[in-house]
Amino acid sequence: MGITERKEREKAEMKRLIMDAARKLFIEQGFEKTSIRNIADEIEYSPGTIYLYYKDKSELLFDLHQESFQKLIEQFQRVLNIRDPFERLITMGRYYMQYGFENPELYELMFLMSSPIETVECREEIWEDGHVAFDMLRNIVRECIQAGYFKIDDVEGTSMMIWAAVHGLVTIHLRKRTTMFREGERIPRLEHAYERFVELIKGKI
Amino acid sequence: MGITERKEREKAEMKRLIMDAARKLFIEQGFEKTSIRNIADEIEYSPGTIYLYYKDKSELLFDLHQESFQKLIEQFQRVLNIRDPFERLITMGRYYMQYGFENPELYELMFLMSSPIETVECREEIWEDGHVAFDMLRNIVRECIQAGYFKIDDVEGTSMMIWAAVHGLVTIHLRKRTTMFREGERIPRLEHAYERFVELIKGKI
DNA sequence: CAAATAAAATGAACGGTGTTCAGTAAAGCA
DNA sequence: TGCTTTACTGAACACCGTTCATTTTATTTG
Repeated sequence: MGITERKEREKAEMKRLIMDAARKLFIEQGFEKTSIRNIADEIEYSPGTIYLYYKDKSELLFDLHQESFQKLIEQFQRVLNIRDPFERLITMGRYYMQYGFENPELYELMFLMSSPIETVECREEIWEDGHVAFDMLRNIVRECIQAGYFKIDDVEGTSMMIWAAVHGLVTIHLRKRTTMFREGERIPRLEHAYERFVELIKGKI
Repeated sequence: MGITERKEREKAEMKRLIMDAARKLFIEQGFEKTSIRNIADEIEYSPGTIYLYYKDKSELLFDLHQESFQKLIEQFQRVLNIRDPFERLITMGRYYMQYGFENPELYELMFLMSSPIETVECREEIWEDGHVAFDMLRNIVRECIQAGYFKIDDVEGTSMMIWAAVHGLVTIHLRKRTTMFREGERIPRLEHAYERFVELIKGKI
């Protein structure tokens, strides 16, 4: 009965075809501005066909959401070979910001979009990879505390605070709230602010 | 010729009537979910009428945007009587977060929404009040440096970094990325993270 | 192989959106 | 009173996400 297997394979291929087109358009012109009809045009199928493979538009987002967190986790793994936990922490922060600046539309739906959660909040799996990523931060902070880099033993609060700082910097850029800086100087300014933050947690400020 | 004056007054009153309805609905159900027809229903006029007073939907946002920054600046002014610049700074941060938590929809359009800027980016006035608010932060940071609270003389970078930290905390909450915490514990956790940040810039971490 | 069945794809239709504009009603003026 | 200006209306346009009766294509059965 190789036929049902082929069917399944074809179904998966079709989903991937749709997903690839959707990702391309979402990244190009954003989620809101991408219509089901656009995606249908891109793959040269009718709009109705997409609904045979994805429940609705938010399920497309859900899948891309998962994929994007996997990609961030991959970035974080590049850091694991760094011995010194503090060095590892600040490099992780740099990679986080880099990810946000280089993949604005993915960052958007991971951390900035309100719709995906509200529409598919019943699906708890949506945050599984998010928790994996945050756990990586927590573990490094814990190591930093154990190694004596932070005097206060508060993994949770410190992790949160560090995340908020880099997330804030990325968000300010992605939402274009940097009108006080000249164009082209904006990302450097934010990276400079991150350096200030690093100095801060080094205790040098 | 009191008649033209009355006309102008009536025009202003009508704009306020529309704005009041729009603000109410935006706060209640968000900008995206509020339609021009909703606003028209609320004030018992036809949809077309609204376009006689506001160019388009984004201009409604523009006006509310201005109003919201005024409100934030008012909050910041409550802080000016605090003598110690460092105490003033951390209280300002607390007021900022409080504003975000208490006025999620206003914060949304001030700092999180991408549409208002893209649609009316030609209007430079849109950030005037934003710059006033940021200048207030800059000035306090400058005072903190002068008073010896910060060793590094970098008003711009330090201000940016501090804004990013509190903005990050507010944004994490508003976009509901706090699934790692139990409901009802979320804001306290973020406030706790802010306290960690305060300890940090006090040099105690 | 042909007919019957099952699966896949279609595209018109529904109710929604922001926005425009010809037409109507009211107000101001001579 | 008649004329002009202003205010307002609501139908119409082009889009949106989504559904579903219908048609096309593929597979199974006789």
